[in-house]
Amino acid sequence: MKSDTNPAMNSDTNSTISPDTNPAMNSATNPAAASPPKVSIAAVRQEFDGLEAGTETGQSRAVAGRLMLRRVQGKVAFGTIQDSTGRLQIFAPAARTFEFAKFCECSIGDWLEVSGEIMTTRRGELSVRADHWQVLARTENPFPDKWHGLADVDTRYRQRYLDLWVTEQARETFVLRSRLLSETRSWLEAQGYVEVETPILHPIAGGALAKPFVTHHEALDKDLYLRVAPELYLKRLVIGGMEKVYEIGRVFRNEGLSTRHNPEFTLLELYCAYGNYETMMDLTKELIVHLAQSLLGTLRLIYGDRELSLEEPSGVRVSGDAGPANSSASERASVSAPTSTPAPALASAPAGTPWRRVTMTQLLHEKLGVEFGLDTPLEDLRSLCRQHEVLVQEWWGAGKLLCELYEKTCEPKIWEPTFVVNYPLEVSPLAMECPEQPGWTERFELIIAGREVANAFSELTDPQQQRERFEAQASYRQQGDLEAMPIDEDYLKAMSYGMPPTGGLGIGIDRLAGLLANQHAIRDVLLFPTLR
RNA sequence: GCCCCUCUAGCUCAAUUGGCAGAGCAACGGACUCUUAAUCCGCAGGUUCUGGGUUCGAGUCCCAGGGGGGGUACCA
Repeated sequence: MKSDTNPAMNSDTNSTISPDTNPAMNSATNPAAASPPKVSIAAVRQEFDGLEAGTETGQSRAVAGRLMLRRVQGKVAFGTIQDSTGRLQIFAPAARTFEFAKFCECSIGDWLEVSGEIMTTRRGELSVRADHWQVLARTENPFPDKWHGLADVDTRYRQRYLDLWVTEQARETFVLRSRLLSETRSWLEAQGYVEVETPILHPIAGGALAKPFVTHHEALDKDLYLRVAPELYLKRLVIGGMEKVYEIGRVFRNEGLSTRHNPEFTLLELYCAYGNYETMMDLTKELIVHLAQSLLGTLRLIYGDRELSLEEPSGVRVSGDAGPANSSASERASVSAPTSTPAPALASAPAGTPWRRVTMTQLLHEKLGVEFGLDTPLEDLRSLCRQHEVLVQEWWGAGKLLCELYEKTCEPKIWEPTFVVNYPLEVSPLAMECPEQPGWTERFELIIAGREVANAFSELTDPQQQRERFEAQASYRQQGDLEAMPIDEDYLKAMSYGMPPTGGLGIGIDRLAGLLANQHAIRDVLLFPTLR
């Protein structure tokens, strides 16, 4: 299904192969070459679409790519040449083909340039007649089995350059990923967001609860950490007056590998001054809807063997065309006044944000049938955690226990897009506390198909409160929590110059790409995943 | 980290209860002027992941190690 909706393989109809960049093509091995136009295979298919069997067009073209199949049959040979835009048959009759015997000796996997008349065979297959041809590069190793392809998944990842030729799904996925990044950037920039690059080497690994990689700078004789999140630098930029700022970049977390985790992965983080977690919910939904529409042309996805609708459950239609879907979002995102009266979290969703919103405690109540709060006795929470196979640490408070319980029992069961709102302050050291609910924060995670796709909050802007949060983290750290955040004095100093109300958002690009490309394993959306 | 599965020709896979190591594709030689994974004939291809053990005899059973996969824990 995805191959029908993914235009990636047909999009490059105009590209040409520049003779200037391929001097080998003009070598003396092909003296009679009349230099027909060099075009992509998709361009040939488009220009000569619908010819009847046995047609000779009188038009010559040159194509280049790898030889993927070969059928030699006495005085005539057939081949299949593939470039990044598709496949085309090569028709090579001995009487017309330059050095016919040598052509027949080409190996599957050799890079060829073939030029000649575009025609159809008696069976009607569109072909380029190999009047002239030359080898651009030979393969010394046999190419993967033409029928089975690469069955060994390890080889697919270790030799991705083969996988890309042989596994069509892989090519489509990575083109989709590229377009996802490009669409995300243009959509954000249309709304006034500025892309920046912040340091990857951090003196302090902050901005997320995660174990960092450590490295060492020789000249400074100082340990540095690969960033676990760009958050604290981006917020420094908000303090610096970059009101709408974002970064798409690699972050690094020194944790286990799994189908959902790679030690390095791509995170989109954005910050919007004068915004809050409500505006981030709107923006998140608008962005994801726009990406699905523009990349797939639909909001009804297939994920695994299940349907996954990004449409609002009430049946209210979102504009079905793939045109700019950002007009309402840009209005909302350009809030110019501080949001003095944020709506209560569970008020009926404003128009345009129909995805379900539900608090973490409400989900826990639905799932376990018990009312929970931060005043629930710790022993009760601990025993519930143990019942659900959560490994409890002694320093965990009620907030952490509730969050763990939610992640274990509720999160994997959520299928339709759902904003889970109001996270415990204990696990949200950078988020603003709910004004009327002490111990809870204005934070949400967007869950789709049981996976966390986005995480966002109204940023904590008060430097004194931030210091207290850091100190609490430091105490967890002393008790053995390696993921707790260290105190970042430099960030506190920046905050002390005044930080405006700010909404912040993080989106896991790999997971989003997997969602749209119907790929469950993170290594299938990473060109070169970390392997053992 | 823990649990389970897997490893045989370049590739994809067979091999009955422990009894001569096999096929297709690729390669190589040959036939063939319209094929679509072309077809046909021929030829060649092996430290059965490694090291021990049981046995008259081990690809097969046992032990240890290694590569890979899946699940699980931390985590996004």
